[in-house]
Amino acid sequence: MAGGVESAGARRGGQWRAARSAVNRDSASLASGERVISRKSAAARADTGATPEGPTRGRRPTINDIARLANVSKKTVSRVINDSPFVREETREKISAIITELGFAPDPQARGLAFRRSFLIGMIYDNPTPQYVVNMQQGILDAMKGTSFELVIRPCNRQDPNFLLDMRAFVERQKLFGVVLPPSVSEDERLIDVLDEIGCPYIRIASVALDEPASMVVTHDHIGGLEAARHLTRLGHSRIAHISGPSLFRSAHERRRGFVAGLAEAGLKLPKELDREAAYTFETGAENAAVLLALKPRPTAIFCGNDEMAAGVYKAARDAGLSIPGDISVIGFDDSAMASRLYPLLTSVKLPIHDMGQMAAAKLIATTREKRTHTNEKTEVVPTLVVRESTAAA
Amino acid sequence: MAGGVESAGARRGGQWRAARSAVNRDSASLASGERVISRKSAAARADTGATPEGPTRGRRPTINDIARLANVSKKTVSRVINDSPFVREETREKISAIITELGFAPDPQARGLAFRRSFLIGMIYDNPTPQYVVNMQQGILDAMKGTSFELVIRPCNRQDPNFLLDMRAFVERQKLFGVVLPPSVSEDERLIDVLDEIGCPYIRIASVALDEPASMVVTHDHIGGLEAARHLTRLGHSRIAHISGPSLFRSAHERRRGFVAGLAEAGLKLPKELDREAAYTFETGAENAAVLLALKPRPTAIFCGNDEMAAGVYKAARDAGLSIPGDISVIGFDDSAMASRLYPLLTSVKLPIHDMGQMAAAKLIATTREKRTHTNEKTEVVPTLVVRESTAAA
DNA sequence: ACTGGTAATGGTAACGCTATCATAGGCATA
DNA sequence: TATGCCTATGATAGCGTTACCATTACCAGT
Repeated sequence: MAGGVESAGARRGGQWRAARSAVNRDSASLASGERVISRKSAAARADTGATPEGPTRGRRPTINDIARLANVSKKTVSRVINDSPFVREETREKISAIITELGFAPDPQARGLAFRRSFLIGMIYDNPTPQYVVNMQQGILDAMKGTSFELVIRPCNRQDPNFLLDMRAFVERQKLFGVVLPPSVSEDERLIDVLDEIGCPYIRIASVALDEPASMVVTHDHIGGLEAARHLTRLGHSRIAHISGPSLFRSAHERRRGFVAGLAEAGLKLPKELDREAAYTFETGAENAAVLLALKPRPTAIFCGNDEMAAGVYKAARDAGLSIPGDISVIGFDDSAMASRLYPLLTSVKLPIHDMGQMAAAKLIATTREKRTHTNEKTEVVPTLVVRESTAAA
Repeated sequence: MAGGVESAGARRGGQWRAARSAVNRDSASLASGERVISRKSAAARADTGATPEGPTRGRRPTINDIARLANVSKKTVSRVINDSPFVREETREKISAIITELGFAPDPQARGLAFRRSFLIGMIYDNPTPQYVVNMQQGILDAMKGTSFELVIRPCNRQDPNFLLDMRAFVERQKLFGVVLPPSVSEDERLIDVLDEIGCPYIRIASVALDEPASMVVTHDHIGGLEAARHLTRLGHSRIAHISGPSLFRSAHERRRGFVAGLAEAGLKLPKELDREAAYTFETGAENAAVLLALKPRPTAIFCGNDEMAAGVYKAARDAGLSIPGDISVIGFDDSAMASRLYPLLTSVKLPIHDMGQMAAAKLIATTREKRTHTNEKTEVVPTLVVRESTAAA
């Protein structure tokens, strides 16, 4: 099974203040009590046990200590901790003061056990872009700041035959408070079914409203496509190509849809030979760009479904001896770090990834915490075009 | 305080199988029992309560169920879960079979509560490079695969006045099983002191052995610098510059040290005017490169402490009308994604970030799980040079 | 004053696991 | 046979919190 803990717990002497010095008979009698990982264990141990009866001696204070000092039952302390409205203001203040004084914080595990639900928020994702992932993690963490939640991450592979089983085990065992689902896991209805079945709350981040507003952060990728098209048509381009991501990604579809709409505003169409589907990768971007650049007449601009593919276009352009933006304008999507490291700097569509993560986590938390739940409000986000050097007049 | 939970728990009807249908009098009588986040709540609730006495009906099985079915005490089941050697093989197999059959998995919170330690491994980091962070997260997660541990992440800012307090609260409250510390938090002795004081195990990932082998993964960055120097001197360069990271980063110091040693092998020195300290950023890389490229005689090669600064060199070279590698060879460090997107492709020193994370987590877990603790063995890793297009003969 | 309702609080039993200590059996030694 | 020691197992008491169901205090309405 999972374990290996029983034998270990006893082996190391002074780990985690409450640890016993006793020798667990069950433990494998291996290397004796020496401290393996960190130094100064002796010192750490020193202020630990010794006076097991003294109420507030060494150990972290518990709800019982607070209750005793405040002359109330621990249930009342619990009420204060959990913001129950049924506590007299005076009582609440007295208890709060003691909590602050002792630096008490409830044990998340005991709380979770009694609450039948942990204080862990999961982020399940299969997005391969490090910057995207890190930004969103940071957003989620920012929303959790000051709360007692923690973030547990779970990259995954939707192709894996065990995907659903793994996710179910993860969410169910940890009794996750909720999960944040960025694209493209957010689009996986099988996963949603699993989460619904076990009753775990979730927020889906996606480019279209796949669910009720309460559980969505909608990113309106199509507006990014629209803006890209407008920018290019305003620059006088009329023969404009698109390299999209895989069509089974909603984002790819939405970006393309907005782009087509933007062209239509200028009376333009996206002819078949200028409309190519790739895989959101550098290599496929380069390959498809090579084809486009060999066309006669050549397109004068290319809008790419992401920056990776735009970098591929740069390569193809170099290989074809074409200059950006002189011969060909390029727009990416994501505004990744790369966009401002490539030469020339890449014009790109930017999504506020950090904020998306923050909003998602905030919704998850708000569902439960706020007096007046804002939860049914729509949460939407709009991409913006960041113009740099890779686009110029036709 | 932290909370806001008491009022919420009762509000949503069928969340998390075990949830009661009762109305908690303490709960704020807000929006009644409607399901806010996920759909199908009614269905989920259906198979929940109903038969509260039936032993294995709807609820997840507990250790008691296993014990009853196996006709042993729950302590013995616990022994099996935790790989205690003091269980007869026959008994173990009987219990394991039932565990497998029922798909039982121990509740991490209950386990943690009793064990006085959670099954969460923390990663505390202040590394700003998304790719680094994500790779290391993945490595840690890979090491945890198949265990019952989960990863909790914690980006931080060492300049923040609350840094140490926050970290202490985090580690102490969550009773973390252990933490992984990549550079540069791994170099922070104040943090180490805090961790030692509360007795939380840790693994430090750093370019030099800052601690006993048991708690280190050493990356030997200096060898990367050495290889870079050798590569350039072999190509016939003799006027070679270095742009290093901030000297208070051990990595920056080590990379430079190895580089100097490599030059020395060829009888070369790093003269003061070719030895520049920057901040690991694109901008400072560009600025310092501009200065170097204006020198007469100009250096014919530049080794940068990371890829970001190398990208800055690219910019400076373009601005100065110099070609890479024709006029100037460039080497980076990190082998980031950017290295193979820049033009020309950047020669760079690569560290196996993923493996470093994996090794660190494995050490943390092994300390406790393995029969024979490998923990005192040194864990070391060596960077390799990835030669691409940005370096050529002098 | 009596009733009834709501606000505020408390007692006790969970929650699901491990620690601790006790005990039963087996086997070698005296 | 008695003794001791080791192996395998169990009984019970926590771990620190919240759920559940009282119970008390208070106040308005009759």
